[in-house]
Amino acid sequence: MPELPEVETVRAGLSRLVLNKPIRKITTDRAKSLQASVSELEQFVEGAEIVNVRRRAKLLLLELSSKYTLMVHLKMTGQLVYVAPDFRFGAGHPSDSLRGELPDKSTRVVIEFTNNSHLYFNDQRKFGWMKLVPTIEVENENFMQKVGPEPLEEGFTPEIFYERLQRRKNTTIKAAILDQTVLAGVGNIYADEALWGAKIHPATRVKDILATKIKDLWQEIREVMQLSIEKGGSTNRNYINAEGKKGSYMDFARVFRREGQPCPRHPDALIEKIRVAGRGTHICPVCQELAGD
DNA sequence: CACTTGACCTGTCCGC
DNA sequence: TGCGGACAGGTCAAGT
Repeated sequence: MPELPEVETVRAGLSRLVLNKPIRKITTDRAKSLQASVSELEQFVEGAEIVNVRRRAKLLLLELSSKYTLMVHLKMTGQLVYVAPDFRFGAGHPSDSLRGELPDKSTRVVIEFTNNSHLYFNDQRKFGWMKLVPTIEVENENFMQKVGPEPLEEGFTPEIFYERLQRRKNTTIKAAILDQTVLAGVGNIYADEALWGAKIHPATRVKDILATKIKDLWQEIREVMQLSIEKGGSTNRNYINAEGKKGSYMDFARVFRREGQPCPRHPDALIEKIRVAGRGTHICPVCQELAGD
């Protein structure tokens, strides 16, 4: 599911729902989905409480009172859903909520709290993972060492963006902004949305883009991320937040999954779907002409 | 080092 | 209705 706005929405939800609740039990049926030994789980998770929920890039960090942290990566189809003790599945079948009962066949990890509520880690494709790390070691993790700046943070200037892009100057701009070591949190949806906003063809080589256009892209990435957070993220297929609810950014998307529909800028032009950086890519062929073509 | 491709998985959709 | 193939929000480890 998750790009920065979706992970941020889950983080905000969990911060309201799971803090300071003693954990009775954590279970999994799949070692890859929960990377920790049974004795570590018994010692450092069971009996502890989640005291803080952080996000870095697309990673969630559940900080425990035991000074350990559960790191969570949702990858493509991961979900973290909290279910209160008195929750009635299917009541009213609201269209913005999860339909199925939990746990279900894609449940990988269950955290049970002493008040009989549960946090479910569901992941259809099994790419996602949770792992237990001493909180003091979190910053030493390989990913944390390599990941680039947060796009919505104060210090992330157009100059820093330009400079970090130089490490990928011979590849396409889409591949470059998907690279988490360049900047954190951009995935396939917001890459396409921001490149359309900045009127840059996704297959343009980084070295062929003027600094003024890079600044436009910097601005678009920030705006599209901010808007999506306000809309609770994008539910393209599976994404739901910590309460089991969908996000509505897809209602505001300009190009993503809109192939065949008119470009919002040029109603005569139709959005096309092409392949760039090995990913399905959506463009307006009129406002995103390939430079030097 | 930088770049590209395949692998990790399950489910769905589309064409024959 | 069934079957094969392509594709899906993301990273990694390999290959060149």
